[in-house]
Amino acid sequence: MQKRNLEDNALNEQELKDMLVEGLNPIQKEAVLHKNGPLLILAGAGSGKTRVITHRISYLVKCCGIWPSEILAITFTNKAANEMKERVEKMLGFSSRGIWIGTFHSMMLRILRQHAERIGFETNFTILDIDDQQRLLKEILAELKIDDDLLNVRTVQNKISSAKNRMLSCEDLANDAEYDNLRKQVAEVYRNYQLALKRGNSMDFDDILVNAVKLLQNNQDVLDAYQTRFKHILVDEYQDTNHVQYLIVKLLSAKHKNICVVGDDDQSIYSFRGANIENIFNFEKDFKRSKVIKLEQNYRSTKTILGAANAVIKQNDGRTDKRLWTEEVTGDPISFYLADNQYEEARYVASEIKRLTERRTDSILAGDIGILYRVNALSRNLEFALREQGIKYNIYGGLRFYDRKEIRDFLAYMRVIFSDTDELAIIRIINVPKRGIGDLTVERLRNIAGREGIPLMQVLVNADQFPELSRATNSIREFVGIIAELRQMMLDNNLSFPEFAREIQERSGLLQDLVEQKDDGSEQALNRIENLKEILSDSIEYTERIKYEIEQFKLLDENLDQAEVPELAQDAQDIYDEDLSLTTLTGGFLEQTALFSDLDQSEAENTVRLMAIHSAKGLEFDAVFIVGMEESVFPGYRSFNSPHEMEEERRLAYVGITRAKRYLHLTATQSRLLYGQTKYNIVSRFLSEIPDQYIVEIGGSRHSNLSHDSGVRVFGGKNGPSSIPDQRKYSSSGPGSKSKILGSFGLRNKPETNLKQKNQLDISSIKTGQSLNHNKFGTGIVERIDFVASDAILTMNFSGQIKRMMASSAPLEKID
DNA sequence: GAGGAAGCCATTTTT
DNA sequence: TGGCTTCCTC
Repeated sequence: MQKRNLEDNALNEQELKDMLVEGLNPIQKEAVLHKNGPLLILAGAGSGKTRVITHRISYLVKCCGIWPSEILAITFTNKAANEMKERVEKMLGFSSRGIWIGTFHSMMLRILRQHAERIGFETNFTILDIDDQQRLLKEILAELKIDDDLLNVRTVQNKISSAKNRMLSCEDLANDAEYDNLRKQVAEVYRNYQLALKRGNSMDFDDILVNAVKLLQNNQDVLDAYQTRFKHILVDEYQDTNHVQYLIVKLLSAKHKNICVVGDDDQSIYSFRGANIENIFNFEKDFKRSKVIKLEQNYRSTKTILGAANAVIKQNDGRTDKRLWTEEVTGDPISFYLADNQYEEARYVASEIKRLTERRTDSILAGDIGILYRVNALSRNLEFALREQGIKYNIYGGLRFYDRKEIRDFLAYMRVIFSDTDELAIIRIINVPKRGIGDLTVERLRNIAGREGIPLMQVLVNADQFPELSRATNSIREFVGIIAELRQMMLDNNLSFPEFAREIQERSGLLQDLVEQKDDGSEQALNRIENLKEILSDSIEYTERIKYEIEQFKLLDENLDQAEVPELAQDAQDIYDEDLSLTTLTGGFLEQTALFSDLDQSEAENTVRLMAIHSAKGLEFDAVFIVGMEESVFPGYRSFNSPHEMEEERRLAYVGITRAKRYLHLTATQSRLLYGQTKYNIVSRFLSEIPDQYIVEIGGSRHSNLSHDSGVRVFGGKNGPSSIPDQRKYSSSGPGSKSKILGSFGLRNKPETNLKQKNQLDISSIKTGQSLNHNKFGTGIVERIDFVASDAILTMNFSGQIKRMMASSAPLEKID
């Protein structure tokens, strides 16, 4: 296959070229055909960037004499990587096999495995999942006797992660923290945490990148090899890369300087986890003699939707200069519905969906509809209403498959069987299902291991030698027996991998335990059993995929002149040589599940999709509903005191709006019950940023008492192709005009809307300098009051410790 | 060691 | 509100 491509190449380059850019606009073509040197593609929403990337890769291979193995393409998610792989494969056929397409993490992991010893790890180092990470941190916090109120697990975890994202070591943090006690403690935890990881020959997710940078920086020969190999590097979603990722790109591209990044600063929505929007702004400075191409034609949305999106994002400062436009029709106006409460909002959405999917002409498939929200907590009412209407839906986000307890437990068993030095996994499952090995015993086990300087498993195996374990020896023996038996099974290599997985579920007792719970009437248990079955099908899929890949490599290998492409041959060899034993498969599967946490669900089904706006990035829907368009929900209250965060919220709004192709529905409520409290928020500022011409309010006079009965007001129904009947035609002065509702809601932005709390803290009476009592932090002084929406953010000083809290919800009381 | 009651605290998420 | 942790009791 490789040879044939070369012949193609020689035969008719021009023809090939034409074929590769067919159907692309001139600017897209330019991006595809760019030859050498750094290239920044500023790709607006819906501008066809994925197409450009895949075509570009094909062009490099087919017309520029670049070997697939000389290309590194990095995407944001595994899903995106798979899609890209598929598309490139379609265009290139076999020859795409050698391309490195994947996320930063998977690509760097691949590199790290090859050279682990260079940075002091064994090749089979393990990767900690978030659970392990938290457990470990918790232990360390307890060991260091750090007060939980001062520094909780989540906070340190974030701080350590963000330090790693910026390539800061614990020493860096410590040096930085001379006068800051809290930071000193974080540095201390960080230090112990790294030591523990090292001891366990393991890394966390961030370490994969950090260690890759260290490897490349400190080993010239390794760096040389990869720099030479990767003649072209492409990075998608560049606006969401962090500093470490930037360093990786910088290092790897330094030799050939063929670095092509694609991104859109307006869609940068991950700064909360370290993404650095400056990376995209600085590209031209960072990569000398770079070329910038702007994809500004949008192929997705109507003029109306795009106009609204542009108007909203325009409110942000410091954007790269670009103007998204479209040749699409004007389309229907965006609708806005203000509901009384969240139930009514949900019912409105459900009935609108029914209408869209059931109308006689131009109906829309449920699968082409998305319901988006700022926070996952908003999905509950929607679910209820959809079920009520018999609309099929799928919820994305929230608890992911691989984060579920039963899946983690199962994988922990697998980990222990695979490597009995995986102590975190041992501790996770030693008493799951319950077999009488409680916290005290676990504590003793660890003490013994520490005292004797032997691995935990060793202690378990020799439990009867330690009198303090006597009460638990039988249970321990049982546990050790299960592991040993399964381990032997793996080494015997008589089962297929899925069969083996099944044995683990059964012999561990996990399945049995759940079956018993189910028999007691637990619905959750039933669900968990389903999930365990689901992971068995994953194991089948995994096995088949590996077999297929090996086939492919064999084929490729036969056609390959080793001297010509040594790296590709090496890749082929690596997999070719694998014995495909149960042990190998187990290791591979574990690695994949550690990294590929979203093997996405059945997407083919025709269902409405519900998700947080973050998860919708990269997707598109014919009709989009964005619910919860209220101040303090969206934008979230946390962004009120930070212009930066507010801009990110706005970008999020922009992402949400631009997901819609034809119909966009925005909804808000007058009163919302969220987190057990009813709030009266005003309508989101993002709504008022959309010019009147693009939007129309449904319902109109909201305040008549009659509006309680039906709840939902839907006009039109099935009589006509347009979803917007005449009554709703927008005019700036009509009863349903947006200026009216926004005006009337401006009035609501008054203290009267405050919901009084139990302790009757009257926001309007608080003054700076006043002392208030907090039920946790004690007496504090109000240093500052920032009024936001119908609430206020108080900056409180509790004897030197500064805290910010919402006046309405913080447990504060006046002092008499 | 296990199970129940009470208390606590709430973005966004991929790897 | 509700999911999760911690504390308390048997």
